[in-house]
Amino acid sequence: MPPRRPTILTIAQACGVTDGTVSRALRGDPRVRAATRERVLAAAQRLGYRPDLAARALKQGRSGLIGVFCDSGPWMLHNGYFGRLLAGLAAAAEADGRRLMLYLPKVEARSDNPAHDQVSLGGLSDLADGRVDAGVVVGGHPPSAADQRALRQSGVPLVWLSPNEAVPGFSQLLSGSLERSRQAGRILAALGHRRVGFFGLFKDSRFQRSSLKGLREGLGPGAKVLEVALEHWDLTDPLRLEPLLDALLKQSPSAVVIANADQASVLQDLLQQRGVRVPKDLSLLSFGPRPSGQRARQPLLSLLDCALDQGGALAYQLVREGLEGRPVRSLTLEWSAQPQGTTLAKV
Amino acid sequence: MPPRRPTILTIAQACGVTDGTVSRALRGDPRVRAATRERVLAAAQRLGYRPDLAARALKQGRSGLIGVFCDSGPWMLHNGYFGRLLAGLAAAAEADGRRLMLYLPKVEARSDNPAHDQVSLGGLSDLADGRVDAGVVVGGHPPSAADQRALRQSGVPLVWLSPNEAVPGFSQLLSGSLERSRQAGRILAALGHRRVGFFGLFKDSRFQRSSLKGLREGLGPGAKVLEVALEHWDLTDPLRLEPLLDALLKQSPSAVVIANADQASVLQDLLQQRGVRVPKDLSLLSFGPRPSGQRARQPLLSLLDCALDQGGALAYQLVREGLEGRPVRSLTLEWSAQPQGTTLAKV
DNA sequence: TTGTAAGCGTTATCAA
DNA sequence: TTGATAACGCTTACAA
Repeated sequence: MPPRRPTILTIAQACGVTDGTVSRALRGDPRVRAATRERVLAAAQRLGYRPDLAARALKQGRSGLIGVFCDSGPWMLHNGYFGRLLAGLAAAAEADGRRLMLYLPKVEARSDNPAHDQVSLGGLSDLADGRVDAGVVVGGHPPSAADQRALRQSGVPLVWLSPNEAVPGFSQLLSGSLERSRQAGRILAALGHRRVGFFGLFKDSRFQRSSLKGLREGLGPGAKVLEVALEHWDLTDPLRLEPLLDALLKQSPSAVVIANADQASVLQDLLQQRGVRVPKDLSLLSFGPRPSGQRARQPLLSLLDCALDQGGALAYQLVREGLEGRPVRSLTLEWSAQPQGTTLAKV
Repeated sequence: MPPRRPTILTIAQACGVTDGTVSRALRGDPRVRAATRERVLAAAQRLGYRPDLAARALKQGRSGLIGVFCDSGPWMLHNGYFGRLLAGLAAAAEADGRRLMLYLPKVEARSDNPAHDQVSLGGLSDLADGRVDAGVVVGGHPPSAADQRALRQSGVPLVWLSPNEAVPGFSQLLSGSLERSRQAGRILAALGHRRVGFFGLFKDSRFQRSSLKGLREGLGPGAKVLEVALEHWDLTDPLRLEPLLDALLKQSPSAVVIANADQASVLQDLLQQRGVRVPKDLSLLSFGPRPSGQRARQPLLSLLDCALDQGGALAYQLVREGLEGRPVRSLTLEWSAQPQGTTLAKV
C-alpha cells in the first residue's frame, strides 16, 4: 500500500491545529496568526501537500473546467482549422486559470455494463455530468432536441463553434462563411471575373448555401457561380478531387474559390499536372491560415486569412460571459480584407 | 435563481425511498426490488437526473480522467505529429470510458493572488492536483528534479511521450528516431547514396544525435553525412530554410533526409525554384504521415510512415498498465520499412 | 485568532 | 430488500 497523499488534516495534525485553520492559512485568509501560517506552510511544503481540486470543486460548486465537445471525433484535434481554434481556446482558458476537458462522441457503444449508459451516454449531454462549469461545442452537427433540453436544464452555459448553424438559446462563434465569401466575390469582381467556380462541401449544407450566397452577393448581378460540392470529409484525396476538378474546368471558369486551404494545395498540384497555368489561365482564392508546408509555393496561394488563435480567445470570452450569467450572444470570425498571395490575376 | 439540478436525494424524496436505495437502483445493484427500481428510473428520467461525476470521483478516489500535459504550449494541438498522437490517445481513452484533461504550461504568471501558486503552479506537477488518475506528458523538455519528485510522490502514473528522452521511473513511448533513421540510411545505401544530407533540429539535441547516429549506422562505413540543424521551432519558414539549403547544396549531396514532412514540402518548392530536379539530381526521404495538402505532388515525397493514431493507442495502453499497478516500461513507435513515394532514385 | 460543525453529491458498510 | 450512517477532502458560517 502506498502512503496516502497528505490532506489538509495531515497538516493539521502535524501542526497541532485544526483543518479549518490550515485551510485558511493556505488560502491566504488574513484571520490567522503569522506564526501559525508559517508553521502550516512549512508543514505543507515538507509533506509535499497539494490541494485536492476535485474536493474543492465539489464544495464550491465549480470546477474551473471547460468541457470541449468535438462532435465529429478526435481528428478535429489536428485539423488545420479546428485545431488552431482549440489551441487558442486552450491558451485563453489556461491564462484565466481554467482547463479544458475533452468530450468525444463515442465511436462504439460499450454495452458490457447495462448501467453504463445511465452514467455516460458518450454524447453531447455528457457535458451535464457536473464536472465542467461550461462547455464549448465544436463542429457542425445540429444538436438533437433531447440534448438541447438536457443541456438547457443542466444550467451549464454553452458556446457553439459552428460553421453556420444557429442554435437558439446558446452563445455562438460563427465562422463567417457568408461574409468571407462576400469579400472573396468582391475581390474577384474587381479583377473582372464573371465566371467563378466554388469548391465547397456537402451540397445544400448550411455552410455551402451561405458560401454560395455570399459569393454571389460579392460578385454582383450577372456573374455566374459554378458550384462543386465534395460529399466527403476527406477534403484532400486527389482521387475524389480529380473528376470534380475536370468537370469544373469544362465549364471554363476564370477563377476558383476553394473553401479549404489544404484542399487548395492539392488542386494547385492537379492543375499543374493538367497544364493549367495559375494565375494566367485560372485565378485561385482560398481561406484560412496558410498550411505550413505551402509557404514557399510559386505562385503563392492567395488567401483571406483569419486569426484563429484570436478566434479561440473570442470563444473563451463568450464562455466567460456565460459563467457570469450575462445574456447569450453571437460573434462572427473576422476575415482579413486583403488576400495575401499571388494566385490572383485580372481577366 | 435557477432550480438546482436534481440529485440522488431529489429522486429519493420523489419516490419515498432513501438516497442509498436510489443509488443502488441507478447503478444496477441486484439487491433492489424490481418495482422500486422502475419507480426510481422513471423519476430519474422525468426529473432529468444526471449523476454528478465529480462527487462520485471524490467518493471513489478515481475520476476517470487522464491529464495531458503539453510541455511546449497549445500549438501542439494542431501539430501534424503530436496532434495526431493526441487524437489517437483521446480516441483510445474515450473508448475505454475515460476522458482527457488538458494541462498547458502557463504563458504568463498570474501574480494577483499570492496564494494562487500554492493552488496551481501551471507546471508539470499540476498533474498531481487530484483531478486525474494518470497523466501523459507530451514533448521534449526533461522534467525538473522537483517536478519528478512531486509526481512520483503523488502516485499518479505517468507516461512520457518524448522524442527520445529517458525519464527514469516512468513509462515512455519513444519516437524511434534512431530506428527510423537507421532504416532510412539502409534504404539510401541500397540505392548507392554515399553523400547524404540530414535536415534536423537543434544541434546536439538528443533527437539530432540519435537521428545522425541511426543514419550513419544505416548507411554503413565510408558514407558521409552532412548535418543541417535548424535552431528554431518554426520548421517551415522559407527565409530560415533557404540559407541552410544553399549551404547544404554546395556540399553536393546525392540525397537528403528530412526529419519533418511539412518541412520537406517547403524544401521541395525551394529546390524547384533553384532548378534542382528531384529525384534526378537529388533524392528526398522524410518521415511521418503525408501532409494532407501534399497528396497530389509530382514527384510524390517518399516517406517512412508511422501510424500515429495507433501510437496514441499504444500510449493509452501504457496508461492503463500504470493504473493497474503494472511495472513501467518503454515502447518505441514503429516506422514502416517501405518508403512510399517517388522522390528516391539510384545514384 | 482559532475551533466546531455542517455540507457539497455520491458510495459503501452495517443493521434492520 | 431497504434504511441509517459514515466517509471522501475541502470550505465556510458561526461560536468561542
